[in-house]
Formats: sequence, structure tokens, C-alpha cells
Amino acid sequence: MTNYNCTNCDSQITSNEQAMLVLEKAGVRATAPRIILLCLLHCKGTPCHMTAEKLYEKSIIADSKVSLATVYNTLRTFTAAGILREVNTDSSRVYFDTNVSDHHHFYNERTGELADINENLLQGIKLPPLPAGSKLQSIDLMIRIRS
Amino acid sequence: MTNYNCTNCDSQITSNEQAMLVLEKAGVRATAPRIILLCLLHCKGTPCHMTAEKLYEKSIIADSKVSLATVYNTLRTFTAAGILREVNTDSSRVYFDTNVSDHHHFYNERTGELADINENLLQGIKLPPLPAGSKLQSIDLMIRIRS
DNA sequence: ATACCTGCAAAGTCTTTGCAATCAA
DNA sequence: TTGATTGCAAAGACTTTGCAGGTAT
Repeated sequence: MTNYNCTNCDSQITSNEQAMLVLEKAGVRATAPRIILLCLLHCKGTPCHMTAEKLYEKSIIADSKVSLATVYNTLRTFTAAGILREVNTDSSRVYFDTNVSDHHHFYNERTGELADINENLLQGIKLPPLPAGSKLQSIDLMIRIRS
Repeated sequence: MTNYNCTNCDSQITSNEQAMLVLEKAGVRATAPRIILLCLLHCKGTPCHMTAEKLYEKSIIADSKVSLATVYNTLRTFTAAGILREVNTDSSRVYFDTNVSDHHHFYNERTGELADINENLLQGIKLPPLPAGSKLQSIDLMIRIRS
């Protein structure tokens, strides 16, 4: 199979073999489109917050076009598998974050830029009791700014 | 002008006159559709988290139909004027919250339910420095749950 | 008088889906 | 082999917009 790596990858995922391992470990079948997209998501030049459309364009530029529908489906699959995290800002677009560890975000309402906050601001805060019969999924903290 | 109040209003906004005052104070022109919608938003039976579609239906039921486009536009106008707050959950819908004071939310990812958390969990947390040249707009904390 | 607002229908944006062909295990 | 996956185009959900007529100040 052709090598779908972006030539510009950082240390995270630098080969198809590595991508296949990540996919396998996450329990999703390693198909060509998924390997392409995973590599593109972890390229050095790729911001960790991507939209479907941007990733689609990236695949075209990389000469490894994956259909837009598949990009959408794959992003959902990756999110369900835990190798991406969905970030909601203002309903006009969904971002997918390659950083799946606990962290928060700055969101610039004017530019649409999203930036990670890696320090855990919520250490030591006391959560209110959850509604009866519900279980915690995640805690999202977003600091909205304007420039 | 006909009285557009929901018969079921709680103490917040119980008359058109009161609605007009709120609108005027917020700096938005008091028009019939806006008075209708403001009253409906502050009805006793109305949850404080509403979508455009739900509010539209409510206006039809109340026999004071406001066009869907106007509902959308009015919700945006109210938000810009500070008498509503936008809450983003999962990109499929936008909620508008009649509670504009500082508070947080539970969001049930399965049911789509949104609930207020009125205690301020963020008292005493230390914010990271904002990106250069930006100013704080708001801090959103959402606790995602599933039942 | 004048700038703003409304309703309607049409258009727009982002995302999902149906289906036949293709692929991984 | 067999169920999962892909691409395409079409459909879908939610929201915004253009415009002619109406309204608040």
C-alpha cells in the first residue's frame, strides 16, 4: 500500500504501520482512508483542533483524497473509539481535538480560534451531586475570549 | 394591543408593560413579536433552556404565532442585548438560557436535557493568563453526563 | 420621516444517510 | 465468505437572508 504519511509528521504518528497499531488498539478496523486521516491528523503542521472540512482539504492537498462523507464518519468513529475528542464552540462547526487528555480550552469568539489549556484548573473543586441515575462523562471548561 | 402573556407566567415577567420595560432597559425596540417571545420565555411552565423551534411552537400554541425566522432573529437580538445567554452543547441545537447570571450546566448527552448548576464552582480557581491582546468574555463549565 | 422590524420563502451551511461497489479479516 | 467500509449524490436539520410591506420613535 502506498505510504500516506504527511512528509511533515511529528513524532506522534509517523508511519502507516504506527497508524495501524493505533487503530487496532482502539478497536477500529484499519482501512486505507482511516490510516490516511489518522496520519494527517497527527502531522507536524496540523493544529490539534480540526474540522471535517479542513481535514478533507488536507487530504486533497496530500493527494490522498478521502470523500467528505467518509471524513465525517471517520471523525465520529475516532471520537467514539477515544482517539479524538469533540469540542463544541458555537454550533456553527465542530472541532475534533487530537489531544484527548484532560484539558480545557480558550475559544476566541471573533476569530474562531481554539487553544488548549493544559494545566488542570479544576483540581480541588468540589463537584455538585450528579442528577440521580446519571454518570459522569466529562467536564468541559471553556474560557471564551475576544481579541 | 392584545395581551400576549401566557396565562401561566411566574413572577418574572407577567405583563406586556413589564416586558416592554425589560426590552427598553436592554436597549431593544419593544415590538409586538419581541414582547410575545419575552413573555413566553418567562412563563411559569417554560423551562429556562429553550430552542428556537420550541419557542416557535409555544407561540403557535399561545395563539400568538411569531414566524420562525423572527424567533431566530429575536433570540439572537436578546442574546446580544444580554437578556438571554446562548448555551452550546453538541452542535445539533442551540439553547438559549433565560438565566443570565453566572452559573454552570449539566448536560445529559443521551436525553439532550440541560440543567442549571447555580453554585459557583469556580470560586477561587486561578485563571491562566489570557492570550495576548484578548479579553475575557465568559467562562463556560459544562458537566456532561449520561443516564 | 426614517431607520428598524417582520414574515415568507428561498438559500446556506454543516452533517448524515441510502445504496451499490469494495475491502479487511 | 461475510459483515464492515467507502464514495457519491441526495437528503436532512438547523439557521440565516433577501425583500416587500409594516412599525416604533
